[in-house]
Amino acid sequence: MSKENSNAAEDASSKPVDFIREIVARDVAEGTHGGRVQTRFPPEPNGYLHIGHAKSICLNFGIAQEFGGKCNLRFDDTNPSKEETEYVDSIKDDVRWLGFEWDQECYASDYFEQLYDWAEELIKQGLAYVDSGTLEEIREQRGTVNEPGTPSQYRDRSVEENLDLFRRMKAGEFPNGAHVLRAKIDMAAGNMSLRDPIMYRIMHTPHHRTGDKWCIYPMYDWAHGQSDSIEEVTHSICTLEFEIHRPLYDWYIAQLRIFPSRQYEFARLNLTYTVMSKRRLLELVQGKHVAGWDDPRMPTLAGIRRRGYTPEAIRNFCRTIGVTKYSGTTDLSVLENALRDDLNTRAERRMAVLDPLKVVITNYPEGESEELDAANHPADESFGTRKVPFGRELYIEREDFMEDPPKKFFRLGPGREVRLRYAYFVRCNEVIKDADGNVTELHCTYDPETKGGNAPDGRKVKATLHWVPVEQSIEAEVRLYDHLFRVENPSDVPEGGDFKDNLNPESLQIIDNAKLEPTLGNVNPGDKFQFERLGYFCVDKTSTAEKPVFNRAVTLKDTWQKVKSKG
RNA sequence: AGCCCGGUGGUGUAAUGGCAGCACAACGGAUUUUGAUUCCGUUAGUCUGGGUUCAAAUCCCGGCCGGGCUUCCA
Repeated sequence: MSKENSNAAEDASSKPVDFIREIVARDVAEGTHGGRVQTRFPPEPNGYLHIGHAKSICLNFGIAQEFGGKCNLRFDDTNPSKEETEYVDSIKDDVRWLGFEWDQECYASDYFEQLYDWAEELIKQGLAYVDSGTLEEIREQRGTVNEPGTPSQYRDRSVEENLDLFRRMKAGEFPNGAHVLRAKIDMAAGNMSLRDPIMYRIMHTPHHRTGDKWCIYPMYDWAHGQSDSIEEVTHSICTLEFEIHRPLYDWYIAQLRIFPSRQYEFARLNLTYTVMSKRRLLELVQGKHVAGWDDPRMPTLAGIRRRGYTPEAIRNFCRTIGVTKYSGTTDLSVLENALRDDLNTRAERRMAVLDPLKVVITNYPEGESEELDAANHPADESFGTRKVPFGRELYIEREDFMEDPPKKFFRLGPGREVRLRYAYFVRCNEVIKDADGNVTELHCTYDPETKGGNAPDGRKVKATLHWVPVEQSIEAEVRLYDHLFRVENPSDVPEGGDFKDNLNPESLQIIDNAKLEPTLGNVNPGDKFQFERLGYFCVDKTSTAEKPVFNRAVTLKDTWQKVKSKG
């Protein structure tokens, strides 16, 4: 259960500017396109959206919102061999979940007819030709980054022949690979994308939206800019790797004399301990290294959502990282911190014991119990309180007891007194062990005077422990997640290595018998709580009333872990 | 190597010719019925060499380093 409220950090008053927003602001001020702002988010439906896309979504939709413009959702579906409807559905879900609504839902495939007509126009202008060379020939003739390419032998075909061939390509008269349509630009250009780029290839593959109407499909460069232009996109925002394509983007628009969309590029998001490429994410899914696209360890929006991340946290994260042209790598802790920040103010507190150690309160009357008041949020009374049953037998976290505690350990030990959260002070009198010497049970006494957690005589304790009653607690499965990769840069592998070699074998730890306070018995998938002293947890989609399942979204900051590891 | 783009504390960013600021991380302290939160403080930066200027992170030139491009992918 988390409280709905608007996050102050999202107020426009703290609106940061980046170089793209500066450009947009300037264009609006100068009245370019009548001050109209039109952006678009253009995913290819061949995979799930990830946190990197969130950066682009926040930028494109955010700019439209801030400048009174519109943002389209456009599927760049020009390669039917890799694209599926499953992906368009998940993409729409993810964009909406992030909190954005598009103006128009567009598909590059809706423009195939227009694109085809424009291609004929270019042919008629002598600016495009059909190349009948093989894939290998074309590749060889392209040259390298050092050497200019050489013109294809088909480069000077007549307009009539080109038109005839192109029409027959469209009509399905040729097999895959027999011909391509190329723009006639400059085979010696320093910019490789200008060396007579391919506009169409023959692909006898049904398309998820156009069926088998087409057997020629446009390439990215030919489809993308023209789609922008058709939608009268004013600011076409994409990532840095397309920067070198910009001259081609401009060239097509200039030759066609169509709406002059402009392209701007920013650095894509890189996160430590994370891989972001769709190819690699697909590999993780298909290789069953994770349980699917929405595995909570995945950086996909679906995974992150299932993990327990909120749209607000992700939007705040995107605001924090900014937008630049520098390709850096953001610490994963920045993302995690954004979640803590958000959930700290909104998540109700509960108690759960993950690794139970039984405690018997020897001076508490047998067979009795009572209900104690616990605050749902320590800093916000409006969250109210709940009752937590207390009795003679309890569970505490095994980690909260040490038989021979070091000086910096504040928690329970033989002869020590600590507070049980919202309950009483208890003192440990006896440590029960099994034959192997493992601690199986603690015998403690409680001080009835300290009910609620304060001592009338003013004495202090150094620690407050969370706990649950043995009798009334419920059992649950709790999944603890750690980084999917054990190194900051998973792609950094030695010669012959694979990024999967860097997978963290301990990225998922399943606890199937965690003990939860009884109020946690009635929850719904997606509900989020802070388990006090442990972290933020989210009810998984597989959770049932009989067997609740919680995912740990993120731990709390843990100073003790730091102290402990430093020795 | 050729072309394009970048380089500000450990990391991500702000300063757009005029006091180098913010966030995360780290470290120290205060408060605390979560070793959480909150609050205060500390450490730490303009890649490098030259030039222009009263004044350069910012403008110019060279170097160094990093990213991208050499798919009938997007």
